Amino acid sequence: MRKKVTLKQLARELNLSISTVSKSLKNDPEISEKTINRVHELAQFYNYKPNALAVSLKSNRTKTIGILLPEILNHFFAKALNGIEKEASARGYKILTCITNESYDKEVEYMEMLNHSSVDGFIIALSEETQIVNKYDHYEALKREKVPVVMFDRVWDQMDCDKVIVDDAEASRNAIQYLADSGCTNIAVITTIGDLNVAKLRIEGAHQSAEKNGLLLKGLTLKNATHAEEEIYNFLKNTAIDAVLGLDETSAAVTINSCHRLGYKIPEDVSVIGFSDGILSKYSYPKLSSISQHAEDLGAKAVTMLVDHIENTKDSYTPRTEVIKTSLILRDSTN
Amino acid sequence: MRKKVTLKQLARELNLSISTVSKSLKNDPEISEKTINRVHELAQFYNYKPNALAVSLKSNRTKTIGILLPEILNHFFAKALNGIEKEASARGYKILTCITNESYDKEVEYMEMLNHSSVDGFIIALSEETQIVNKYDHYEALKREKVPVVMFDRVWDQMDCDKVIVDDAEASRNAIQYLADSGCTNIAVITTIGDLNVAKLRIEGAHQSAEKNGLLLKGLTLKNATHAEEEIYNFLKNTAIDAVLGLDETSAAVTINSCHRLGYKIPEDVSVIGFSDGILSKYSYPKLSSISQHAEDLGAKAVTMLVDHIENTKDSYTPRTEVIKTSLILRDSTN
DNA sequence: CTGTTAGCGCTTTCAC
DNA sequence: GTGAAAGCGCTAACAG
Repeated sequence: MRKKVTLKQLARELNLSISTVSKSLKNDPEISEKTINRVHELAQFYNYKPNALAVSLKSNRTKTIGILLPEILNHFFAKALNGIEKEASARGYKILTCITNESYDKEVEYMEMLNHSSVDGFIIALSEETQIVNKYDHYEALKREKVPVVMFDRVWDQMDCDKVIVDDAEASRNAIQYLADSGCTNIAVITTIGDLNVAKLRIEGAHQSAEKNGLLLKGLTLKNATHAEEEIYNFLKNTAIDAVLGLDETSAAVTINSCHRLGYKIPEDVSVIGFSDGILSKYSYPKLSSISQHAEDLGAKAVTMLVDHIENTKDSYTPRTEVIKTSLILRDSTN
Repeated sequence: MRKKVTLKQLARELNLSISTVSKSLKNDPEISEKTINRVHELAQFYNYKPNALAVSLKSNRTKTIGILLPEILNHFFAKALNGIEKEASARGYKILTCITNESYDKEVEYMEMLNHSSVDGFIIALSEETQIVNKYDHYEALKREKVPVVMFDRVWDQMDCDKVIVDDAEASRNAIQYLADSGCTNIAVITTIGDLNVAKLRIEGAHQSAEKNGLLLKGLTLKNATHAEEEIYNFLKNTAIDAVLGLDETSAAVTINSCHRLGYKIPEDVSVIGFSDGILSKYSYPKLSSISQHAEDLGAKAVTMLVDHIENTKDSYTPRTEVIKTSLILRDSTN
């Protein structure tokens, strides 16, 4: 089927031993220059490439990292993946990507599969279900095996590993502060991801900031995005508000559309800010002010930390947590 | 670092030979039931899993497929990837994903890398640049090595491999026909992806249908999405039209927003249909009528074909082309 | 029934 | 300078 040149074949053709060929290809000073040249020449001719499998088996390194994502249709994770892929390939690593679909079982299954496929390390964002059932044995197992892990965005606080997170509470505080400064007094917080820790942090931050400004927040928490359209529409219709902070992009996008349907003008009647500067905020009308989580940087950072860990020879490694600063992107509603 | 149980260790502990242990784990009838049980027990105890690398080296199969995508932030490809991942994992395959970022060089580089990493096959959508420079040597190389390949959506017609495509021309014909039937007479076709073959097919279909209805299409082709906002705005402002077919989601989304800015009502003043039923059409206001390419099915289908090919023992294999039928999704602009 | 042997492709130590 | 040999973890043909 697939014929690939091996050291053996080169050796035979050159009347050399396998080991000499191997060394020549690495320009080992032990070998005479003449031989080295002969070997390189033939190798080039046959476009010889060492068999990655064999090298990995020997070296116990695969130059592959396992990625566990809860979702990929979510723009935030797509961007993160983009950042991960770019940085990984720049560092000479391949990525094995698995999507847990927010399922705990899938997360466990994929983790084991990738682990037995000998990835050099993991980059993981927790599935929603894992955060709900609160079971983390599979992570303890990884820890025991000393497999390098970087968790990002949706992390398990008690896990003793590198982490890259976003300053969710701070981002919320800033957003509410901005709304308050603009004169809004009836601010609502809407979310479809209430079960996630990040949402809890965002809510916390929002409340802190509201309190500081003497405001009381309204809130709408949807179990999921399924009936977001009608629920948000009704909420907006029946609640006096002049601003909305959407804790996820769907909430914010649906809020904008509901405002249209209700004839509320944005931002004159209602100001809207949404978490995550995804594609929806870019192409909504009017454009959505949003909180950028710099997902691509976040993904790239995760790779950097992981590769540093993997390639760090000392076996003592102190876990670090990197916080990515969000930024509030205000968009002129007229363009 | 990472300690994993091997056959050797099990063998030693059980006072058996490595091969007996190996056979026992496969329930080889040659081995006595008693031994089989002993082996299984200890294996379970140590949670033994065969080293995938070693198995692959021996079998020349990695149960891994290489995915080459032009982009991942594009919702269509994200959906396709989702479908690919789901089906692959159901079939027991892992995926190595690389993003070419529409670059020819990256495409070549990644393909070589994945090929030397011994993927069992490839699923590929061509990068834009590859279609422009029109160089396909790297595919001929794959063909020569008899590596199974499935191309999807953006395919190279002359490649002798399985393909999964969308009936782009037909989809366009239907869309234009629908607009004509609704009484539109000044239809414009807008695109930011004119260099892609799929766009050419879509344009062709649109013209066919227009001609049939005695209509003359207007057209706006943007080199890229960078200045889409202003270019589309100006086009709509200066051209008398009552309908737009967007050949990509960005065109359609920006068209909708521009209509808002110009005070054109949708669909009363202007009807808009966009290719690809992505997240933008779902959350635009009013919701965008769109042409669904069933990206997830498409991805899943690609995996099915590839795995069938990989696991098909006969070495004669006749390439097939699967056409995914699009559907026109009409969305009520009032909900 | 169980074990020995060879080999997948490569690296690395140790002889010559 | 070059080569023989062992071993990474596994499978499979062949002996006993």
